[in-house]
This record gives sequence, C-alpha cells and structure tokens, in this order.
Amino acid sequence: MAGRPRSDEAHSAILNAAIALIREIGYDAVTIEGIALRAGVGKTTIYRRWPSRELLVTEAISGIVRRMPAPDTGSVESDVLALMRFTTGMYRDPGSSALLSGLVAAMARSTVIADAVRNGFVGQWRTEMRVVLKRARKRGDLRANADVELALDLLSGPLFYRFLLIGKPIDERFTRQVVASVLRALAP
Amino acid sequence: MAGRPRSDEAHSAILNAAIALIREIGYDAVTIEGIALRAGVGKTTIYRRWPSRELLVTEAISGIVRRMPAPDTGSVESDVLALMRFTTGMYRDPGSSALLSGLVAAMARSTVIADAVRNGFVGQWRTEMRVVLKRARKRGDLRANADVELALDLLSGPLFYRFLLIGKPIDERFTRQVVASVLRALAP
DNA sequence: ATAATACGATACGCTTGCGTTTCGTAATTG
DNA sequence: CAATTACGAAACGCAAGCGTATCGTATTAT
Repeated sequence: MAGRPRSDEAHSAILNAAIALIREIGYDAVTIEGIALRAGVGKTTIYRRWPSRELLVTEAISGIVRRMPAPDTGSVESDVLALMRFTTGMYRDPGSSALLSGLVAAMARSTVIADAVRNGFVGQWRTEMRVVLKRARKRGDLRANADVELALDLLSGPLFYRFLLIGKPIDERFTRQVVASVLRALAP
Repeated sequence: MAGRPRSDEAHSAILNAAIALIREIGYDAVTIEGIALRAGVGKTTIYRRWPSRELLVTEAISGIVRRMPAPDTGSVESDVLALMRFTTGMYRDPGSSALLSGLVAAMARSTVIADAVRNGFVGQWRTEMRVVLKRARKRGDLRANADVELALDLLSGPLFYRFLLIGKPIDERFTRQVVASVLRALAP
C-alpha cells in the first residue's frame, strides 16, 4: 500500500484543542468547527478519525490521566494527604471547574463518556488511594473492619461537593480537616 | 391604566415547563422555543417576562425548593438521617441526575445561576442541618469544638460525589454508613 | 363603548454548526 | 515517476434556535 500516512501531529493537536476548549467554554459549547480552528486543522481531518464529537471527547478525556503519586511514607495520614493534594491540585487549575462540571453533565447523558471518566483519572485515583488505605488497615492504623470503598467516598466527596456545588476554596486547611475526620472515623 | 393583566397561569406553566425540560434533556439543551411549546404558550409571552433564558431558569430553580423537614427527635443520628433522606429522596427522583448535573455545569458559567442554586434548596438544606448539628453539639452529643460547617460538607459530599461522579446507588445502607462515620468523627 | 395591554400563532431574517464534497497540494510506497 | 492517501481550505445545503414583528382575539380599567 501507498499514500500519505495520517499525521500524529494533527491527531494530538486535535485532542489538545478539544481539552483546552472544554476547559474554557464547557463541554456543551464545544463544536467540531471550533476544535478544528483551534487545532489548525481541517474539519475533514477530524471526521476522518472520529465519527462523533462524543468519541473524540472520550479519547481526549482518557488522555487527561497524568502520572499519579503512589505514596508510601509509613504514615497513613501523609500518604492520604499526598493523594488528596493531587486532587486539590487539579481543582486549583483554572478552568477545571468548567472542565469537571461539563464532564459531569455529559456523563449524565452518555454512558460512553461516563465510563471514560470513571476509568480515567477518577478510577486511577481511587486505585491508588485504595492501596494506601488497605495497607494502613493491614498495618493496624485503621479498624480491621474499615470499609475502604466507603472511605474513598468520604475522602473525595467533600472536596468534589465543595468545589462544584458550594464554590468555596479547597485550601490546605479544609483538606486536612477532611482527612483528619475520616481517619478519626476509621481509627481502631 | 387599563389593559389585560398578565396571566399567572402562563407564568407558572412556563416555569414548570422549564424545570421539566431541564430534567429531561439537561440545561444546555433547553431552548426558549421548547419551553414555549411545552407550556402551550407563545414565545412572545416568555420574552415579555424574562430577558434571557438564564434569568428564566434562575427563577425556575428558586421555585424548586420544597418544604424541608426540621427534625427534632432528641437523637442526633435520627435527626441527621431524616435530613439525609430528604437528599436521597431527591436523588432517587428520575431525571434528577440530568437536572443536577446540568445545573452544576450552568453554575460554573453563571454566577447568577450559582447563587440561585446555593440560596435555593442547597442553602435551605444546610440551614436545617446546621440547626440539628448545633443543637446536638450544645447537648454534648458532639465534641464541643466540632466544626459544623465542615460536618455539612462531610455529610453531603459523599452522596453528591457518589451520585454524580461514581454513579452507584445512594441506598439506605450507604447513607447510614456516611452518617455513622461522620458522627463518629465528631463524637466527644 | 373605548383605549390599553396580554394572549397564542405565525412568519421573518439571521446566525451557528452540522456533515459532506470538492479542490489543489503534500507525503509516502513501489 | 506513478499511484495512492492525507492534508488544509473552502463551499455546500440543511436544520435549529435566536429575538423581533405582525396578526386577530381576549381581557381589563376608565
């Protein structure tokens, strides 16, 4: 076979433009034409690769996953805090509010996007935190019957809620308070 | 002055149609024309009352507030649970996912809508829960220095997070686990 | 009765984005 | 060099919703 190969440059330019636009104007407001313009690419190039905006965005979301810390300091509290700070770091990023809220809205309407998000950074975070908590439990720093899955929700939930619904700052003090409370609840 | 008065019927029909549509198709997909059609009303009638979709929806949101329980059973746990069940009841309502996620996305882009939501059912719930927790603290069922505002986030957050982001059921068991954990963390 | 205002309905011109097609150019294989 | 495929750019017809204007009708105060 012959022919010009598809440009990897264009591919990633499109994905990056998609994420940037979601951050700036929200998922629902993002258009294929807008992405093409931002990426410096013809619409044709996009349609050749993705049949729908949904699948494009799904792939873009999956690419958001950054390297996540896998802390093991010997102290539950500092391990947990390290992962919590990864979350708060994300929240501090300008545009993350539009990004996250747009994704949440899209998730409510599309199982494909919902799965992509849950298997993406959300799932990864939970996986790492699960390791930290199980290790702590085995070590006796948490109750033997402590429910790890519940703990994940207790830790992430308040930040997520405060960030998206209440709109108050997720500062270090708040984060520490949440961690301390949850660890106290699960203490032996 | 003379002239036909504005129809209260039309007014509430429009607001109801707006809420129903947000539930069904999400905030971003709701159009003025759709609302007019659903309400059995001319577009003119809508534009005569609201200058923008945003303000219309803001007023509709403010109307969502239902009567909220103000429990005082003598037991912290059952008081808290009563208010928590008010929340879970909302979540159980079909379409509440699209409603809430759509509002969250809108809040990220409009301070007006954000304020309406926060002063609406969210604020009311927090007000009631605040009363319950402060009473419990005064009674000595919670630590004297228990942070009530933090407790509100610890209680609502996990449900909100699980509902919108994780997509797992908010059943009675989960609710009880959250309440028990938070009360344990704040116990004297 | 008459003037004033709101009503639902319908049509208007306008804009935006859709998904497709066409074009001349660029890159790759054989 | 020839065949093939991707590229960016531009134009296409189409559909939806915008906000406004114009109907004839209905409801009120004077």
